[in-house]
Amino acid sequence: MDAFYAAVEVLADPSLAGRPVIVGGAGARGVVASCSYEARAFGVRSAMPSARARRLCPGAVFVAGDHGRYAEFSRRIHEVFSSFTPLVEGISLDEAFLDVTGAARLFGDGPAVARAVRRQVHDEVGLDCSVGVASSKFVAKLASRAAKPRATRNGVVAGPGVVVVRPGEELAFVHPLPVSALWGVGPATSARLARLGVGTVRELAALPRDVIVGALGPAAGAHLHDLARGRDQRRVEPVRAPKSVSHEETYATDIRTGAPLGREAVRLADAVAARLRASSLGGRTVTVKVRFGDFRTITRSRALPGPVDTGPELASAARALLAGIDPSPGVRLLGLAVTGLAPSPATQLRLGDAHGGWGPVSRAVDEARQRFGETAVGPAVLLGDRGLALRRRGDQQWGPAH
DNA sequence: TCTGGGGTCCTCTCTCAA
DNA sequence: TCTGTTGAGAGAGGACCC
Repeated sequence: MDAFYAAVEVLADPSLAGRPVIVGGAGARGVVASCSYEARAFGVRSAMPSARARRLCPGAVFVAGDHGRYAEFSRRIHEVFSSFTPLVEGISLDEAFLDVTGAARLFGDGPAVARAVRRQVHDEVGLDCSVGVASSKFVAKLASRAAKPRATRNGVVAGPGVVVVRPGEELAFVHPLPVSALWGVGPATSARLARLGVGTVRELAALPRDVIVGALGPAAGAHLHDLARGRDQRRVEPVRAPKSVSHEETYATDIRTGAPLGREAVRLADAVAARLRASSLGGRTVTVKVRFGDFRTITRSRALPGPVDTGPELASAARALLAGIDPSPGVRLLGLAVTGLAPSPATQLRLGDAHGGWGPVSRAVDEARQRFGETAVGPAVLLGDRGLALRRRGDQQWGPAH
């Protein structure tokens, strides 16, 4: 999708059309999640600190964003995709790979499907998308990028909408591109490759495999060596099981003592656990992440005897891990992640449940929240100045409000 | 200029057991 | 019994993606 979040906001408020729109956190520690092409013409980019974006584009309209609304649009877009092929691999809310090999008889060849998808997304959802057509995922991805509109200093230039790279043309298409265009090549890898004198995909393709592997490690090295030579055997995978569930939050002011940090751990644990139960999952490894005021970031993790999906159990593990961390330098971010996911312990017989345990309590909490709202019930330790106004997914997404 | 949130995957190091 | 090797698993950190 083209500037997805910003485009959804324009759809919700047509008075924003044609204006520089920035979706993200407006606070001092906020960042840009997405922005319209009009904002990009000023140099604004996603992941940029909001303060800098505001300096670059003082006339921009800042919108806080609404994750629920984006998820709903995403569902409708994916419905369109699925009407062409069951082989849809969602990469994010606004991007997906479609394997349309089997759809040729019904809808025509790849380029025909691409045009039809664009038309249908526009007609049924009201949003613009760009499509890349190629014989492999990574070339299709690069082609879709080439199909997008471009923001220049003189304004927005419409993109072709559909870019087709026919079989046999892959190398001619990818070789002139900078290595940073390849998936998995960010600033660190770019810098390492630059030290080898590599700036373009063509130069990368000219390097022997063992040189790339020596510089980047066996996994990334072999993968990039293949991509640079146009080889990408990865299939479109419609179903991918989640590997982790996490929440993290940056605070408007740093936390320097244990007690408030402990309460924040309870808040995060409650939110993560609720999402685990909603997915009928439990997790065995609990990881806390702490980012200090100077941006130094540490993680501490612990494997539990079995998968858990309740707030109190996660909070207890998190607080135990936090006990070993000194918050006095100032904590700007606290995160809680659960990995080692397995089917929910709620679906398994648990010894503790026979005598009560947290499972039945948590399920009762879920039911109460479903009936009376997210803030109807929560951990008592969170009762205080902020009451039970639990900040959950979608409430704070791009930095604190202040 | 001062850096979000939710993810995945990889690498390195350490420990433990065979 | 001592030493070295190997492999698995856990834990920590980093790079990258949208």
